[in-house]
Amino acid sequence: MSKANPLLDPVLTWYAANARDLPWRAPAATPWSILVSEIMLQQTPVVRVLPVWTEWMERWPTPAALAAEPPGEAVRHWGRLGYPRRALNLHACARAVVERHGGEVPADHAALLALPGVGEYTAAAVASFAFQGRHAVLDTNVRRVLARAVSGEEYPPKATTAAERALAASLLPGPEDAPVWAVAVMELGALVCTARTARCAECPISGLCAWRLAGKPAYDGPVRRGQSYAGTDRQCRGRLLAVLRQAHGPVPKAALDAVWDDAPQRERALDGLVADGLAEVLQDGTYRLPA
DNA sequence: AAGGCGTGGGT
DNA sequence: TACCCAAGCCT
Repeated sequence: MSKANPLLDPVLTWYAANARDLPWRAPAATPWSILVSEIMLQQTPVVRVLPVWTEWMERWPTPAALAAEPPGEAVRHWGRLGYPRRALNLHACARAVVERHGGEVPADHAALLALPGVGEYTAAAVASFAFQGRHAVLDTNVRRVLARAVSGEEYPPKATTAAERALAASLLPGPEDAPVWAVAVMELGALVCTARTARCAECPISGLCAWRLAGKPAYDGPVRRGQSYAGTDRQCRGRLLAVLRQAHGPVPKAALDAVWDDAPQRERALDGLVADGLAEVLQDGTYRLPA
């Protein structure tokens, strides 16, 4: 039997007083609305997700509603959230939920994991937040909080390790508290124990934090690679897809040529979009979002 | 298993 | 100003 988690009470108390009032945490939130929020939030800040999520929930309140649309509509209403394959994943999720689960988002972790674009984190998050399941929810916030508070390191490793999973599992409270513990640690990481400058003065567990007690030693691992963006295929893909999103109908290739000068790179990026199912070429050589 | 995949606000 | 990085996933 493992020891009780000393972080549990202070973190839950802090959360009760400081949690943000986010719509996907409201009592009216459905498993579908929570799944949509989780996919939108992958690598994307809350403030940017909020308006898009609201529009999606009005337009597609159920998986069946989205499943009835062509995938291109999901991509169009994705707007500028970034990583638009997530829109395709959500559309495929909707169709899979209709076909395999009678239109209801499954509660089972393994069934969630089998959905497109749903990985270890998202499956645990949906099982926990939508169905009150007991799962270790290891996102970037939780990993950073545990790295600091327990391991005494400023940052967690680049990729999630078995040791991190074991640590998170060992801290998991009983079924009654597991879901609120998960969301509360995440919130602490998002609002207080932030990546750049931790707000230790506001932290409910600063007195227990191994990193702070060690004098907050600077990160001493391998240099984290800054992802360059200007001039990359990613930027080019973004430009091309923006043209397709804004047009309501097929676009002549000249309109795509106009937004990126480097022709070989442009062709490569366009082929990539088509290969990924984010764009379609018609017989007359025009392009559009997938029907 | 390292790298590709968008975007924009904060510092 | 240039980074940094934000509720990851997939190959």
